[in-house]
Amino acid sequence: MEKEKKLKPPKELPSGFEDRQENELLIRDFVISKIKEVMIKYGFQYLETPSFEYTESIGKFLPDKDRPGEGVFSFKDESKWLSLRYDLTAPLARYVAKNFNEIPKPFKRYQLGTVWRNEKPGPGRYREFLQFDADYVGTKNLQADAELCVLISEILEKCGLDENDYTVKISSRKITDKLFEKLKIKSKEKISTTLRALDKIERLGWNEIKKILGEGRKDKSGDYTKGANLNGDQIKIIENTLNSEKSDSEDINEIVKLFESYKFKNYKFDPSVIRGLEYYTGPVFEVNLNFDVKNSKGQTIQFGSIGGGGRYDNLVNNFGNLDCPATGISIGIDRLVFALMQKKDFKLKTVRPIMICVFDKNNIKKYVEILSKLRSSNISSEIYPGEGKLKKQMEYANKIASPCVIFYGDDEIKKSEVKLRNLKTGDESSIKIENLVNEIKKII
RNA sequence: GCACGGGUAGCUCAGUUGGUUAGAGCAGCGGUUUGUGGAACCGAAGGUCGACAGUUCGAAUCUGUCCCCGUGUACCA
Repeated sequence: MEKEKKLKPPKELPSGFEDRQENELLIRDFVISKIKEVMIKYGFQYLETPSFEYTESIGKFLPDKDRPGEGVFSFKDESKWLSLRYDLTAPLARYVAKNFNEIPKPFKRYQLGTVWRNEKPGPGRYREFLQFDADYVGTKNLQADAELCVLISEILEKCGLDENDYTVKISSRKITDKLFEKLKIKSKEKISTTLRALDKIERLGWNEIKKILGEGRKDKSGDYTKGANLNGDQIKIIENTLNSEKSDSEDINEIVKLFESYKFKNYKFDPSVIRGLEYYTGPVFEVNLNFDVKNSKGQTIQFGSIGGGGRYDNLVNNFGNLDCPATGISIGIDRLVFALMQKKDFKLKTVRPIMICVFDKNNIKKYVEILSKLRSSNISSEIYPGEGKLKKQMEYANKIASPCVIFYGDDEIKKSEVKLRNLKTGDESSIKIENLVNEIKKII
């Protein structure tokens, strides 16, 4: 007996993977429907690419080239390595390269798809999650970049966020490029460490960042981060750059002008926005929420951004000699849903079935008559699907949050009426069968 | 990866300086005379106390190793 128990498969899930229940899925569906609405309005094409790609097709262009392949779920098929995609941008670049002659240029596409990352999960971070991507491929026009920010903002507001709930932050890789020129820093290592430090400024504050730019920093959990070893003058220059309210970068200035044309205001220039290290070539964007997000224990957690993107003019070129500038933005749908669930005023109406009680199995024919009436009026309904006494049936109805139950026993059948019990109020009334649909519509 | 905190019933947790048969609440199941849920009462059931090894007459409790979860940190396409 005990040995048998050990043989049972685990009911736990692999780390970083989650079951998702109706409540969350309905909000997700809602979000997706809003995304599609907006994307159609902005004239984007819908695309789907497979979950798996050849590892080289994504791995070769991993931004962190020190650790190729790490962070990706892979397996060997025959002689080739396959990997689950870790984002939707690399597959897009591959798609564009593959279909370069057929697709219009510029090419505007959006995609919704699950992506997988083989890394340590954290609060609001899973190893499998749904991502939304919108990209402009084949244009250097910064109107594309501007429109991406406008569009993401429209999506968020359609999903129920207001302008105080989020901010679109923009910067440009050109700003940091110029900064390193000024600082006379050429070492790749120093550049990465510095960029990573800047990326953390909002979370840790300038005082902590200074330590990382210098020798290093020990955080409160006792972990030590090695610093970039910059000198005081260099740090001072960085501080000045970060404190500049206005950008001296042409691309940002142009985007800001475009924002004015679009009457888009909910953005902020923030030179500490970094995003990926080796991937972006121009403007970068990041969308942050301005309200606290809590975990299941009620603790406020470091939630991070719910979306971001930027210009990546060299990515498609990696697949061949294709001069193909591009820019894109993405939203982590599940994180957005997670955040929406915590907004008090956010409620989605859910539909639960009306239940017809079973008094006598021999009367099923009668029950189905009622059921068909309801279903043909598009009313969610069911005959009690289990077995057992009325009490048990009522408990079930209560548990599934059925709005009301129908009693159609011998007494009612004789009088050709039904008894309707409203489960929220407990009210009970007898009504003629021909009035049933109308009465029910009043309740639901 | 690193640091800290945790792993006891399906869930949330209690378990005193090591001591006999490991507890509670909630959920689940059965019942309170069978055509009425969300309230109440009664009853039974449910655990290799994360795993392995060690110390001990005796370990949920102490020690070591490992696994898993949480939070922070690092990395983040």
